[in-house]
Amino acid sequence: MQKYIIISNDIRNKILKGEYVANQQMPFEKDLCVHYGSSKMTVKKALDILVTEGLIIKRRGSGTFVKDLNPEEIERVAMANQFRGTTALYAGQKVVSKILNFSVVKVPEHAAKKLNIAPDSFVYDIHRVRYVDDEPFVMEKMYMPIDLIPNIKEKNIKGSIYEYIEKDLHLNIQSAHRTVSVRKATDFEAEELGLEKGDPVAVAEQRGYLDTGSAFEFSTSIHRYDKFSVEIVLTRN
Amino acid sequence: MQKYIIISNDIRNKILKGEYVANQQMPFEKDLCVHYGSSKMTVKKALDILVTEGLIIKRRGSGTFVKDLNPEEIERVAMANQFRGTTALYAGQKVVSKILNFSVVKVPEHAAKKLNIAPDSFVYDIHRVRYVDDEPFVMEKMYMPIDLIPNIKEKNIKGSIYEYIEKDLHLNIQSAHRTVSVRKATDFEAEELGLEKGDPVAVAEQRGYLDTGSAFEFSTSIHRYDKFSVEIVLTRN
DNA sequence: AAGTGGTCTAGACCACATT
DNA sequence: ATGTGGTCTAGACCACTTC
Repeated sequence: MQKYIIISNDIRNKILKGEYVANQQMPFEKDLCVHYGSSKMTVKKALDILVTEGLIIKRRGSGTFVKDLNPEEIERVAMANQFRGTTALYAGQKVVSKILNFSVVKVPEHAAKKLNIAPDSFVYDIHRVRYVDDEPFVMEKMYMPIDLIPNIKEKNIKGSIYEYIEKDLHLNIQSAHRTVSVRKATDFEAEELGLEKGDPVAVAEQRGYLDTGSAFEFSTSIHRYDKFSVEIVLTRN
Repeated sequence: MQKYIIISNDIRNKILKGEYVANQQMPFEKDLCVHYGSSKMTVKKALDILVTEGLIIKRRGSGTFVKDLNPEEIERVAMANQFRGTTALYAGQKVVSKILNFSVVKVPEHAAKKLNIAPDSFVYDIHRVRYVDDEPFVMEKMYMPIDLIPNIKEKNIKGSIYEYIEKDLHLNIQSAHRTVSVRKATDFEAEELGLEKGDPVAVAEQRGYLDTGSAFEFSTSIHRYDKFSVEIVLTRN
């Protein structure tokens, strides 16, 4: 494990445990260098991670301070920065899927563009409704190139596809680009998600990338409006 | 201007201009060091900015590659990483505000918590509907501590408050935490935004922070569902 | 074996805030 | 004037990929 990860984890824990509290001034970088036995650049890198996460603030000439957040917000922010699949997000709760379709098809034109693959490629076409603790939660329509993610079985899509990709195929998921918008549910969506006709839904269109740079997933998720929210930290520079 | 900013801007431009295209391998860090006359750490920092923005991918042992995005997506991603107010976002279009309320009040309890100020503090209470090119777009309810952001005049809230804070007060906006959720419009919201009763709206709850670490803004924005989307780049590590 | 990006250091100098 | 964090360097060593 890298030193800067160890340091930033350690400091994040101290904030989460309340050892450093909101608005409190933290030790100077110089002192942290001594304490962790590392150079200035390494400590700086560790602290910058926490700045990006939105937990602390640095002021040149003055020092470093815990951000003005209450304990609850601190916890949420610390969570929001991790990128996980739905199954991991609702760890501890029962996540099951109802499969509406699972087949291999020639890639639809719009998906070929998003996945940047040849128009005569084949992809898995996965359509499922996911339930958390027996409540319908989200309807997912997902395309994955069969060349990149081979051998998907029904049992994988009943559970976590991300887990299959990482644990079984030993591929590394690197990042995702997601666009969230809002519209009215279609009648079919309303029925599957237990909503009234015309109720709001949140639509998340997502492309997932492996660490090889290839797009491995293009998906559109329709979320129940009452069970959806995203947390975003915006930073200047 | 710092060297790593210059370098990352230069490379971003080359990607935007199509000088480096999707999936193309970029020059090695070693060569970029020579080209820009800088050290490895500096070039790495410049490239890491583009990684966070979602434009490029690095693979240890192999090299650095432009991400698998079409030109349109590249442009959107490059834009999405900047944090601006509404007025700046719709630069070039006519942005005006209809003021529903503009007063100074004792801070409501829930806002005092979010802003982390004393419960007997006073805040500006700003309620306005913003129009882009004469179409209603978003309804904003905003609280700002009068001690932090003094002297707001009606002409400021008709235009851009962010601009007033930065240009006139010479304060630095550092970051914002935003939570986006979805619900049905109230009758009043529907009327003001030109929607039907019960139509979907996107609700963005936002806290803005100055570089001093103080929260200067707590706001709730109600967006028309057909004119709202957010772009998010998620990264592992 | 050679070459890539990743981490880390020790020290220099700079920009900024406080005293 | 002092001390903070910010940038930058030159060079070392490591982890990984490719040949």
